[in-house]
Amino acid sequence: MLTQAPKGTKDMLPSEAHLWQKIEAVMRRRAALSGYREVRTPVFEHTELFLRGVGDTTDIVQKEMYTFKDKGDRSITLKPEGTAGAVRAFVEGKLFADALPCKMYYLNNPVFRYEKPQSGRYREHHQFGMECFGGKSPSVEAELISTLLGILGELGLKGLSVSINSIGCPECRPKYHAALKEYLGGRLDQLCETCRERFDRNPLRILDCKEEGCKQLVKDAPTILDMLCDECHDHFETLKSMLTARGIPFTVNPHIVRGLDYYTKTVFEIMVTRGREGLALCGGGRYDGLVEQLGGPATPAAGFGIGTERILLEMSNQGVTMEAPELCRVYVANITAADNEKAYLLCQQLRDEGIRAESDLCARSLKAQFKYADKLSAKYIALVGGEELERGVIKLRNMNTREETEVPAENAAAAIAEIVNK
RNA sequence: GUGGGUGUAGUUCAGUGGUUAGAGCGCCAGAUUGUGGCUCUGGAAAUCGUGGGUUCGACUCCCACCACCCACCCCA
Repeated sequence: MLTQAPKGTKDMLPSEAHLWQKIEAVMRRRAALSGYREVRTPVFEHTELFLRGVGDTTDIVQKEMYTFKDKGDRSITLKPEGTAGAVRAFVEGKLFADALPCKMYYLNNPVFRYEKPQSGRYREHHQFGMECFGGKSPSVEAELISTLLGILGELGLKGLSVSINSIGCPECRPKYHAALKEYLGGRLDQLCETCRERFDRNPLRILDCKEEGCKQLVKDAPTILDMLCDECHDHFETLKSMLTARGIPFTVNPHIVRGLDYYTKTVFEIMVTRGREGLALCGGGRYDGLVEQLGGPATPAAGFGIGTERILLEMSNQGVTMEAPELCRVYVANITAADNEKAYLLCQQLRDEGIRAESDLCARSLKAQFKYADKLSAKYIALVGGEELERGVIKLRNMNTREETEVPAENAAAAIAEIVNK
């Protein structure tokens, strides 16, 4: 118990730190190149934010949130997604009063959902996301998608597919709801149990159902793309031609609806081929009503979230490898135990020269120090002590070539630095 | 939430109703006196997931719980 991380959580151990750091570096760089700046919001928010933002008919809100009362009797929820917090910060920080659009990204924010864990699914996972406030043109979505593809491409991922859809706006969606319900209304008995519940609360989600019967039924259902209002229709058409113009292949999938209620117009997913359904790496879309709904001025906006664990999983599945950084350039060995402190001093001087250096912390024999240095893949060993030190020199051994040279003990760090930095 | 699989040293896995539970890899230490990667030798390390039960006896059979993995659901 004590030595076990809670169900659905995972440690990032030092051996994999460089993978996360690399991914983060790429995300940071490409987001910055696209004009996005970082935002950090709290790990928890008032529960109300998600009830109103994410939507109280969604699975996330209904059964997956980590909600608790704090000592002041406030209802608090660990954030189950990234957008609501970013919107809240946008409104609270009155960023709408500055020049728009306002572009921000969040980097590996932990998000929490109480789900049964499995491959690529955790109770705590980390998301990178980008949010753009104040841009109403579909060029916002196009920019988000192309930036994201740039990141994933730079990380070496292949075989990604972009699916897009439009789910309309408060103008046209109710009409579609009505049409869909009319179509399904006579065939309720052919729907699965969950979909019969969805029929009243959130009929759009029936489109997304994986049950064979529902899939069959939905195949011939009216599609929202045929019923979009002029504005939504134009928006979607423009987005498609923008993506095409930018050389981004995509498929239109009228069945993607997303599990969050705040989306309007564009929704999109980036999938990776996995099994028969594929695995969603990323989900996003436009949410023109959310800022206002959360107490800000009416502000068009769009964004996405992508799970870092899934990126890592997919990188591993695709055999993308990343070189681990050097652990130790120079191991400073002490010849006898009495030389240990001198070895440490040289080690510290090398570190001050910007060289990754280690010295013995385990009171090991010289031979054991060599073995350990070998395990660290140290490029060089500097030998401190013995007759060399009496002669005023320090021996430096190249671990690959086995060549040994000597440098004066005086200012040894600088001399060694010169050699090992070549 | 539903269904399936698995749970033995750090790790990958053997084992089987019967006395002191094994191996490979890893780790530590030696192989003549200050030098690594190969080899050899030795060593440390397992309440056999936890708790019950059946039995003269259980790691081995039964039950429950827990955890991990997988599928569904949902999603990142």
